[in-house]
Amino acid sequence: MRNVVNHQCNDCQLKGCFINKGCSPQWLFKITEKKTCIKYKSGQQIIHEGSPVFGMYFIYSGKVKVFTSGYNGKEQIVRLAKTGQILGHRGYAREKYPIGAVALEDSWICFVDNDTLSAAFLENSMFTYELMMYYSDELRKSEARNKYMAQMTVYEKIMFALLMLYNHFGFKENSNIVDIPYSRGDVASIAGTNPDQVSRFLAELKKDKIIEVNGKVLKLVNLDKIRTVLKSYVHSFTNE
Amino acid sequence: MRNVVNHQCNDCQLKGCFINKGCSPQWLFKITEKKTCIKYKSGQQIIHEGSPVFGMYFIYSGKVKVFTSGYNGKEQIVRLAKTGQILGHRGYAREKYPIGAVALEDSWICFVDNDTLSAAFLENSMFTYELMMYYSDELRKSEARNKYMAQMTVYEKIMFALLMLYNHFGFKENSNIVDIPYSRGDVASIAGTNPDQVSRFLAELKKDKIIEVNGKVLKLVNLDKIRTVLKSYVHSFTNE
DNA sequence: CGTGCTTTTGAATAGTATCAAGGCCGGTGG
DNA sequence: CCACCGGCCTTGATACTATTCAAAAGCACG
Repeated sequence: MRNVVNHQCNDCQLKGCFINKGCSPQWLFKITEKKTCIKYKSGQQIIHEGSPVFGMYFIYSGKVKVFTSGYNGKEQIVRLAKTGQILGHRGYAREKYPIGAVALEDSWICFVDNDTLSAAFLENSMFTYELMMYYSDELRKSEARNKYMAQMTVYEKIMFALLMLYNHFGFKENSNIVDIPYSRGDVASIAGTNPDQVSRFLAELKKDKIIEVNGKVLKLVNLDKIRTVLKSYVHSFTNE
Repeated sequence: MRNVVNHQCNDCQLKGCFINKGCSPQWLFKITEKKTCIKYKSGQQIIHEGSPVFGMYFIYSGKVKVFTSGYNGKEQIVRLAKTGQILGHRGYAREKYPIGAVALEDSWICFVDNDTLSAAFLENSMFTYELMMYYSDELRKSEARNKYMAQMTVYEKIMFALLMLYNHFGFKENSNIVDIPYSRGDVASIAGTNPDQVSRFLAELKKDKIIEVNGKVLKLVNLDKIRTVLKSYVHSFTNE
């Protein structure tokens, strides 16, 4: 079957994967045995918000958006993830997933169940450690974003959303081009506003020579300007 | 010296402390040897934003606010912490602390240095695991708060800030009274607005019979109403 | 009993969301 | 091939919400 193939963790090429980085050879073998790898088509739902937690997902290849729904079901994008990163880690050892996840392009996802995970955690301290450090970093970023949401203007929040798209996906070799099919609505649910406003401020950003928009192609021509604005929100260091 | 006393981790009464929960007896002994416990007076700075990271802090007793400074140094409260919780964990294995921390009342804080910590992580998998789960939970809360910041009105954000004060500190046995010296400015830097607005909306919340304010005493009389509003922002479960 | 701080409140202003109309574009079916 | 449909995008007008500024009142503390 083409859509379900178990990639061997033992000779996995992904350098970023936490399984690979933290587990002993015999555990790589065990996990390979236990896990399932599934191909999701672009637009397909990987995790359903509120569904029971069975385990954790590791992105073997592809791009994914992670979101929660808020007031009146309004979508808020929590995070963008790609090859080598993980999904559903907020749910581990809890009842239900607090987030939903959708593939943004055709993606291969490896799934490992709860029991296998908790056994792996106890016997591979580096695995747990690596994951702990990942959480720590995500927490720092999330809290920084919190501050942005609280203090930035919409114009700035949209700058930030574009940078987030650019950092997580995008950029065809030094071209500053965001290489992902995005919509005004997607940008809006990162920035915490609505598509109308995004459209308005994209026009303004264009006028201010910070971005270029040619049809579907978005190019961040003045990345420095964007980063300078963001820096004015942090004390003495850069993040995100 | 009265302000520096090493509490023995081996017979520590705190049930919430991660050291206690996750470390072996001999490691409890080692950590007791290595750590320093310092008494901070109310208002005293425990961690300076942007200063180099030397280790992690464990709150033996007391209440602490954790914040970052944003645009024009505007303070944003990231988190409130109390007895049994930790500080400076966002900085571990990084260059500089992304946050500052100030004691809100007289507090005893245990400090453990980086080297001791990383050795403890490798040899006490439960310690690492417990801490990982803590990060995971903090991450989930932070991301939920992110959504609140993006979608709530100021009136609602202030409700949320009051609930946060109430949950983390406060409440004299079922009285619904927030038991912490807070200022309009503190509430503002949780909610992401300014003291003026807080004052305005506190008056409104009072008019709407949701809170009572008698001098310095704040009482949340209609806690259900507050929780109902918050619930309309989450999909299928409650958090925070 | 000042002095300096926080709090309250009003008025002006700025910023944002909402609504509605029209344009653009790609896909579908005649 | 062309007409039509439905989606997303753009843009203006309007209403609403939030911030800022300023002035005055309250309060804590020496």
